[in-house]
Amino acid sequence: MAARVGVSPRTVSRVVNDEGGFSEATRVSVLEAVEDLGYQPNMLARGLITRRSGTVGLVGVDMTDPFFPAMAEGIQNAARKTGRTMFFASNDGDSQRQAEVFRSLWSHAVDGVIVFPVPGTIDQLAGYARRGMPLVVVDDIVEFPNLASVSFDLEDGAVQAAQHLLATGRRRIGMIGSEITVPRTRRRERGFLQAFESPPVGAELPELVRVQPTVSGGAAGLQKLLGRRPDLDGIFAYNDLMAVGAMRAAQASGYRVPDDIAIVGCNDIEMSALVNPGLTTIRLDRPRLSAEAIRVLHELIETPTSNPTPVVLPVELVIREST
Amino acid sequence: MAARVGVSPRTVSRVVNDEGGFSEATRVSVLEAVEDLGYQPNMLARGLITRRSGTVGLVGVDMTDPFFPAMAEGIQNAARKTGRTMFFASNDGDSQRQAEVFRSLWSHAVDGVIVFPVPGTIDQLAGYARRGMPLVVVDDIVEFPNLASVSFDLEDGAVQAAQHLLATGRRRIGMIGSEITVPRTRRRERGFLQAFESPPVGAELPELVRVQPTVSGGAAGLQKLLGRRPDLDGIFAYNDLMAVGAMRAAQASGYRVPDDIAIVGCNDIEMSALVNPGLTTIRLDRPRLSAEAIRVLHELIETPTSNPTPVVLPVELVIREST
DNA sequence: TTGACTTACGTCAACGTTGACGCCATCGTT
DNA sequence: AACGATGGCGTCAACGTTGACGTAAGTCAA
Repeated sequence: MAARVGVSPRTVSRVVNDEGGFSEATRVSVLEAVEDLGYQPNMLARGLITRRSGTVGLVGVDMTDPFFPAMAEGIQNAARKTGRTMFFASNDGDSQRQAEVFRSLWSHAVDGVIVFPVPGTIDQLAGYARRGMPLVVVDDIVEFPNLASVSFDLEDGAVQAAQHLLATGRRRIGMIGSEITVPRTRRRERGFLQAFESPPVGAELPELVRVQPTVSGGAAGLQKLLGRRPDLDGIFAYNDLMAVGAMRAAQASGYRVPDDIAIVGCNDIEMSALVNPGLTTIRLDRPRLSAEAIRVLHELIETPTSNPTPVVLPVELVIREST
Repeated sequence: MAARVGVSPRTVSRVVNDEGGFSEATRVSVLEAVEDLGYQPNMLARGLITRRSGTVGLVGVDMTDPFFPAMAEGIQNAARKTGRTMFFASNDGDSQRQAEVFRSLWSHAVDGVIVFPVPGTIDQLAGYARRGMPLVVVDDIVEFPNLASVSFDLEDGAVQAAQHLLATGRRRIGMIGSEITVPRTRRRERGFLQAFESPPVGAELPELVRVQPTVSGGAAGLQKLLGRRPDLDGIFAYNDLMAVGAMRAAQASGYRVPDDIAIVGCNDIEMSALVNPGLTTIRLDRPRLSAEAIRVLHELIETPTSNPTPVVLPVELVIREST
């Protein structure tokens, strides 16, 4: 490549990175050769010396949950603007898997990682942050050097959900939680219960079950709740997949939605507008989350010493036909 | 790292890669140090010399189409077994975007790429294959050196869909195709029309429209078809998102599904079992596709000169309530 | 005319790893 | 005792790029 133009590799590098220190004539002939040969700088070699590999990682829980691809799309586009490419991996809610994934990302010298952490693995993550990997933790609020956090105000979302159910006359309400959480991350449960601290007349304290955060888990959760109290008239589910599962299970048991039982989900995935009846749910502004996560990560990459304050994004209740 | 144990970097490398040529005592003390320091070999340096970066690319059309994350999951798991990490990118059906993505992947010296190509970009891809990038093209049948192809037999799937509609008494059938295709890739349309070469009594030649392959595109497609022939009694859609859109549009126009009009989709995404009524569709064995794609890619990486024969996987019609 | 400054390069080393090769000690064989 | 084979390392160079520094030619002011 350098030989072809008759200059040194150093000069090619200068032109390609537009560092200055070359004549117009050189610039033109180098860029011509770049075009001709389809030359692309080798990021491995560049990364080896600059300690910037031009990659970012996105670690979700489960790729098949529509939530993550939507984020990946946003993050990919933002990363592209800073010239980076995205590793996309899932931890399957398993700390071993997450450890494997991080070992691999570390090996590949990623410039930074956005992660939906397996509950209870903050120490594992903080270790990488301490070793110099800029890290953005989503959906959790933590404070560490070199580690930022971005999350939705789901506690408030759960309050809104509960208040909506109560305001529309529901009085015997159940919540289907996720069993893969640890106490610190149960903000949805906390907010939900908080709304019952000064309940309207006739409202009873909510029932709570915890199941797998999947469609079938949601169905199982509803069965459990109905087993305890067949006269339930409102449900708040940890996420929309579970809410849809619960809706199907309720209909299969002969309950009408929303007439007999109202259902509120969380996340507002695409499916939620398409099921019948449309699911009332808590909308998370995912493009905004992607944007914030990437923005914060980018800041962290540029100035690794800064100790950023957690970002908490507001949420909005979307009312459809299921309530 | 090497200094810490008192051996040369070369010996550390030998132990880490289990090349042999070291004593048991050395092995133990090196591995201890590896554990202590959390040492991970730098893939950038390794890749620079071995010309294997330990990465594979997956290039889908649109990450928010549930089809791709499902594939990504399978490919990630298979890649993990060969010690590789996955770049996940989308081309958004745009050849410029795809070119950008491939430049980036090439820069990062990926060991191979599995791609759902933008229609009409086979030359672009073949260029990379020729330059030494092992490539597996999904959903298209092409033959090039260093380039394998894996696809579903959607032509046969479309035949099955048409025959099913005809067998259940439908006679005035429309197809909602995708407008982002080129003639060579219109296998679904070809199969569908082929089924009408010797039609049963009373069956008419199908109507065809082409729209965006999205939910709203499907809805628009149905409106167009009904505009031409309000008495349609059967629909075959290019994919399930479009089929769901068509179903919603039909219901909104007062048609009952399946009583007035039957709908068949293609892909069997998760949503299809959850909509009401459940969508009859063509099931693609995606885990199998992932497995074949990765298997073929792996072969290609190991023996880049082989000129593989295209793999075509069978499909199956799943009958639900929409027909 | 001189010296300081600028422009446009080139040279060298280094990033962390591995391929090729070399060297020394030990061992077995003749 | 001499010799080749083997085991267990180290040494050196290279991968492609960039940081630090050097240098020759040109420019400008005193």
